[in-house]
Amino acid sequence: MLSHTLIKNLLASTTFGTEVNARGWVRTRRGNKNIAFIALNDGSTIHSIQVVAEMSKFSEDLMKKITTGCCLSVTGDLVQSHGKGQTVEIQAKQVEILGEADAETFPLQKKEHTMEFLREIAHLRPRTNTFGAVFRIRHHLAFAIHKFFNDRNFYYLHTPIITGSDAEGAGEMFHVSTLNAANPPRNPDGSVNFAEDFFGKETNLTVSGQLEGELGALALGLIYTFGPTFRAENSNTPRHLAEFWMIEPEMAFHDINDNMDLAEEMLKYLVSYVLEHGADDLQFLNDRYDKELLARLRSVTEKKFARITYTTAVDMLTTSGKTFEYPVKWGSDLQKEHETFLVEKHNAPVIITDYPREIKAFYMKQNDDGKTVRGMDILFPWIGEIIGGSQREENLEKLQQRIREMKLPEKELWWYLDTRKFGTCVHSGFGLGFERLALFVTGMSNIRDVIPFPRTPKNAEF
RNA sequence: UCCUCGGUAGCUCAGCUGGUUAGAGCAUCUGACUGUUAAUCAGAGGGUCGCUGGUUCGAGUCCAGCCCGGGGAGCCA
Repeated sequence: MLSHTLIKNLLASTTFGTEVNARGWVRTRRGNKNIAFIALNDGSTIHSIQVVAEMSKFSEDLMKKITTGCCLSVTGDLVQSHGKGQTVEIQAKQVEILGEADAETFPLQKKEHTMEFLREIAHLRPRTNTFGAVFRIRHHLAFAIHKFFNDRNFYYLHTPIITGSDAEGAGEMFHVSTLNAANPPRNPDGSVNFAEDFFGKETNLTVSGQLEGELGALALGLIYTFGPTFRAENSNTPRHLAEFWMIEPEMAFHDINDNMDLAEEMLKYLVSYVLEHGADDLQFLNDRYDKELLARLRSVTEKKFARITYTTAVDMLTTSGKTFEYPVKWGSDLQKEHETFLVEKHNAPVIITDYPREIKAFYMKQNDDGKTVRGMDILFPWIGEIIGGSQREENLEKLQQRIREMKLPEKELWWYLDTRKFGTCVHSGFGLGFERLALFVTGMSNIRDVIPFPRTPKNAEF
């Protein structure tokens, strides 16, 4: 049992006249020499509770220390509010300052701050209404992901964070080593001798749990991963992080269509879940930052996602009459401006399938036309690619052929190829960028504002 | 990484074609006000103008390099 009551429960209570204890941080304080009004927030909800303190009941010294940011324990009677703006408040009988916050140096003020400034004080920004809302929503999303998969008989598989494989081909990797960087052991030819490193070989942080996820799916049937992912790309955009979280389901006996069905159902479920369980926080974000947010979220849960092939997409772009900065050509990857056009044209999320094999990863299932593979990308408004996935090539010879064509280290993938050698089957999966989803759901404009402590080029503070 | 915009008080910004002691709003502090809702009103304090170098009688202002941040692009989730 808690010794105090969460503010979200106090605000929902109607048992007036009872003595309660609340603990939290002071958001604002108003008043005069007779009475003080303190907005107290404990993070349990976006809403603060109003504490009313009559100055005569407390020492001058104590009241002086109640400033924005300080931490209080307040005991008093829960009463109906006399004032407008709130229905309940606490008539304080005892106030204890658990932690002072010097008003001259506490950086959060009772005014709006820019996101850029708050990023510089990421240790304190969770105490703002905005970041409180964002991080509560982030929690709801994470919980809903586990619930969605658990309810559908998926098993949560933990894939490694340190990987000895660099064959995933998803960008630059962070090296993991315990060697002395200033003076590493060397081979006769001058190269670093990783045989002397901690794992006896060169290792990196994972860029994807997919390959290991496939191993799980070909045993447990339905699995998903949900863990941190690392990309050492020098990406400086509002949509990229060096450390982010990714969800990667992998399903045996599922083809590309089953894959799309699951992805669409999942996205709609997750958005609906937050609409229901994060309603207060979403309302705040909607009112404060993005008046279209709630409407946009509801529309995603209702609209059927458009499904078109890459070839159709290229046709639509070339016959659109629009001139693009980057020319549209069958065989080239779609650019941001092309994706934006397709999403706006359909006025709904768009799933694009059957990409040219040359622009996609080695593990994607090859179509009979010899030109395309069964990959799928889901494009969302503004966010762009929120999901990337495919049916996997389950045929050993075709897979080996692609590995050789792309000059990948076949030997290092022996364990992956073994799944095609022993009891292979049709299977599919996709990767969902957790922060990209959080970006869409919260309506924030920069991905650094939907993760508590963002890691980006030149920034690993906190 | 490329393009572009920016860095002046705790925060958000103004500061003209270089020219005396660098301004405002909010915040903070002091005072006023018997219930406030971003409370209100009056007053006060607060600055190495991102860093380094250069041009000049004189640089917040012009030039170069660097650092950091925003937006756009690429890479991708």
